[in-house]
Amino acid sequence: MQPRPHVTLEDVARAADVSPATASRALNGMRVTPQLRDRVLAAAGKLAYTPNAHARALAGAAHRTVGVICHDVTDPYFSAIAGGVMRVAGENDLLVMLASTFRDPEREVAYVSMLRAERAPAILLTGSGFEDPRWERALEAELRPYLDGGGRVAAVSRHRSLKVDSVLPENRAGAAAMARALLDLGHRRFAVLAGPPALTTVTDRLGGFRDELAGAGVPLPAANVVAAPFTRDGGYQAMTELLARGLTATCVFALTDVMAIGACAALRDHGLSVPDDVSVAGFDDIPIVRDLTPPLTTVALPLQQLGEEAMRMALTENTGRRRRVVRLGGEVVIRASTAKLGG
Amino acid sequence: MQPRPHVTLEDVARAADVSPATASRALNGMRVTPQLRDRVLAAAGKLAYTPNAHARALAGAAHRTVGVICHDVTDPYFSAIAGGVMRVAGENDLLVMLASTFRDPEREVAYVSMLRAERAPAILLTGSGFEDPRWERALEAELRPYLDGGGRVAAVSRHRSLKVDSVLPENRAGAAAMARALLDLGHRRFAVLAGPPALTTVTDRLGGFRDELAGAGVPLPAANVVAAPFTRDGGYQAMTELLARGLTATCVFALTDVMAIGACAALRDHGLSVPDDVSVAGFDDIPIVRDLTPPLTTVALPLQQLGEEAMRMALTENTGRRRRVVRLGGEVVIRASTAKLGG
DNA sequence: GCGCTTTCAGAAAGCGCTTTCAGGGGTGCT
DNA sequence: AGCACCCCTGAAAGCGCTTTCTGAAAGCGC
Repeated sequence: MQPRPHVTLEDVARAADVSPATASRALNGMRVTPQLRDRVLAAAGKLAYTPNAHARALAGAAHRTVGVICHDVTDPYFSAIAGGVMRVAGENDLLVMLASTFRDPEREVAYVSMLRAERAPAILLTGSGFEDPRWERALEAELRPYLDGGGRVAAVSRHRSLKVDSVLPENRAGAAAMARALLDLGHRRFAVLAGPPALTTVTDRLGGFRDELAGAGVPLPAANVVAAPFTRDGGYQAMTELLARGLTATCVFALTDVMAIGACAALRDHGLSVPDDVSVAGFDDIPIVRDLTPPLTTVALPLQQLGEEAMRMALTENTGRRRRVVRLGGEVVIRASTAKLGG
Repeated sequence: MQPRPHVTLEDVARAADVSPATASRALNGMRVTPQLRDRVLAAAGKLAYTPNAHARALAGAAHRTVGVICHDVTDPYFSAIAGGVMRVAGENDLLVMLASTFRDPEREVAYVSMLRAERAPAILLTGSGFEDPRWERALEAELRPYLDGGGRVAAVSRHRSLKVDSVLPENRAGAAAMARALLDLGHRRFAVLAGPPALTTVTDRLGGFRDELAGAGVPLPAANVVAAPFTRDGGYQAMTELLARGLTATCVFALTDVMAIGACAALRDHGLSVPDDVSVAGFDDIPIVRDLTPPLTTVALPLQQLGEEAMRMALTENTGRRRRVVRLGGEVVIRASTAKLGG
């Protein structure tokens, strides 16, 4: 891409009648006679010079752009986390580039590889890993040398199999707490809108919910658990399927808020009222759910904080021999989408 | 960042007992004796070699990562557009990195500068420009040499002052159409939740709305137009302010859906019903508004398509002498947040 | 079998920058 | 005035890769 050749440091140096070394020093704020510095700066300005980041990086200068990889920028869950990352990155004078894999593991590896190739100072992985262990291994293979090379990696809510510093939402405890809260409201017949199987996010949340129910002697029939993608439409479909089977539950627990939104839409389309006919609860507490009608009962995760912590982790060196893990969130927030039963 | 030195092409070459040139060719799929190629590939695999992207770029290889810059990844408006960009980028085997300026013009320039420094093949700018012409000029100064160097730039819904290929939403026409639709519903007393003044998005939408009203002989008192940030909380505040002044309007037009969501929340918090007490309309048709209760009346923009078109533009060379402009969207979608008046 | 073209590996020249290393000219001291 | 020292500039090396260019070996026709 150089139809017109790029302006180089040498051009600037020549224009300012100094050596490239001096030009470099002037541009980088090192000690240089003010007069020369001014000449260099003026020349650089006039020529609209931008240093070639590649040359600079190759010559050993540090990069100040960290990469964040998520599954779907379009999902408020991820964008909220990304927002947190960017906040603390900004405080530390770092730029952030966000990549979205759209749940394509190949693309995820490609992004990590790219970030690694660019010697980004840090890579943040958000969202659960992929089912196929092959990909997790490919990722691991890409990450390992990156870490060895001094790269920083932190994960948010990522499959445990990845042995990196992580900030993990309290999935299991949160789901258990939700089960308890729902039980307290008087519900006894539940359905669950689950996500792709084999994601730890799913197994943890579902497991926590089911175990707590079991502890209270309340069964969760397999027929009442339906899997679907972690999207609004996934929730809609799953709910529709449940409805088609003849819904027996009084309360539906969606493993993510986004799915819960889809579920509410499906319920509405079937002429059912939330929470009068069916109670709906979600998980994540993405910002929008407060503004729904009815506002959604959910397990709150401090999403922005998740991102902030991850960025902070990546910023501070892990001096210990073990990976660091921070656990956050998990409080149940009862809103109007869940009704008291048999009150 | 190289505590342990990186594996270089030379290491691979040595391990495979060939010259670096041959190793490079083998890795890049050029004609090499199969036997040698296998040896190189094996060595590269064993050493977990990743080519240094900087060295590669410096040596002339093309980059395959385009950058898109938006104001706020957290805003569904932008993430939907970004989604579209990524879709067509993916089809063309490009990776995309998304940057969020959080409406800080300095950061925007920094990102452009970075992308330019990295010789990204394309830069996409989304969202209106900044009020201060100083920044627009700084941006222009950064963009000009980038374009001269063969870089591709396309903008989405960007301030016209930037002379680059653009895809523009039909802001004025859409707002006018909305005015007509609202008039048709019988409303005569309006309030507008506007955004930061001097954004063309604001002047166009507000202008289109006001002009259409004026054409019908309906006034829009200055007191009924309140400016606030283009955010949910901005909408909430603006609506609250309107309420505090004693709302006389029967219909509130928010210049973006996100603001409309905030406005609905404020109305609800004040014990008012949408649309029974006040009708609310938005602009953009972000995906979530369909799932609100009531679903929001709005001016539909094919957000994803905006991103797709922009990416396509950036991908095809502009052979003409003038910048290309594509205009999209602007259809009014009446949903349940607006009521018929005096029916 | 000789001289021709063709194929493919290796040597080497950069890409644009940072950074050591030397050297030159002041300055302050004796 | 002479010496030591410091500061600043320029020359040059080199970051890791791609890509000519060169040369050797192999394949072909006569």
